[in-house]
Amino acid sequence: MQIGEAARLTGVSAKMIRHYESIGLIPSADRRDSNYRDYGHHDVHRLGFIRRARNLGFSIDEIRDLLRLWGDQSRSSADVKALTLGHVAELDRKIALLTEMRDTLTHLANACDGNHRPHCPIIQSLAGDEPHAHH
Amino acid sequence: MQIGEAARLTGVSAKMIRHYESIGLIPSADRRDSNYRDYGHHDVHRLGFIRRARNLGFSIDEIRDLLRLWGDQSRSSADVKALTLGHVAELDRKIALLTEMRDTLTHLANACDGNHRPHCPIIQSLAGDEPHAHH
DNA sequence: GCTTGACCTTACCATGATGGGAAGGTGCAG
DNA sequence: CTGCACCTTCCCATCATGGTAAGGTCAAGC
Repeated sequence: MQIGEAARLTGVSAKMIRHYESIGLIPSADRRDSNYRDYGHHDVHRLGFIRRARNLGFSIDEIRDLLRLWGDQSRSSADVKALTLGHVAELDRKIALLTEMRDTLTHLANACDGNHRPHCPIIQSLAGDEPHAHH
Repeated sequence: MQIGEAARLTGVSAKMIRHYESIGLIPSADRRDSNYRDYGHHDVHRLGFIRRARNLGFSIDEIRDLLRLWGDQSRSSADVKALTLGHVAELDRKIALLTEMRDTLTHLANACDGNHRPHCPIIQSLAGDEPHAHH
């Protein structure tokens, strides 16, 4: 099948399929006489694997490792699990960062009247006008 | 003061200060005879504002708006609050996405033995081998 | 056979925010 | 005068993805 159909079947854009080939994530596709790339069942399977891994937030380099492990009959599930848990830790780090931002902003927004007047604790905080401790 | 000291005082790298100038986020700095950029109290204050906004995850375009509101004596705090709540909504969206990834991966990792054998539900799931409903 | 339209090809540019490095100018202290 | 720390501009890289342009291929319809 042509690249467009492979894209449709896997949810990976034709653009990205070519890109993955160019960076060596997938092997170079067979070519027809027309020079069109030709994909088979196996390629579609691999692209589906990649799309699912991307949807779970794995980086291209991590997917490279996952593909290698997928094809390695003598792999240890421990290796897959370790890679996965490393990624989970990274996700947790990002979630914590974003959550802290959100909580700070929510707190500031709650303290903001949101009316027609200019006074605003959000702007004050950004400006570095930290509220002074009373004394 | 020179750009390096402004960078040290604000936590914004000299590289980024020049970049912010080039994209018009901050006005062009004054130059000394040496062609070195020259910064004052006001510039440092503005860069601190930008850094704090960046630390809260605001995009450059949002910071552009925040700086405008900061300098606008006739602003409504409602405008600042609306911009902030829009950003909070975006943070919530990202947090939800990452959390869903993490939960899925944690679930799969819990089901993975993590031993020397190849069998692995993580790989199986990526490969599209959905567990069949029993019948 | 010729046209049309859908598909494919490569190549280049853009995103957003940041860092790295090269090649060269400035200025001060020894 | 030399060395060093600082500055300047310019170009390139990241990461994953999309857009566009210029052109080749192929099947269907006339």
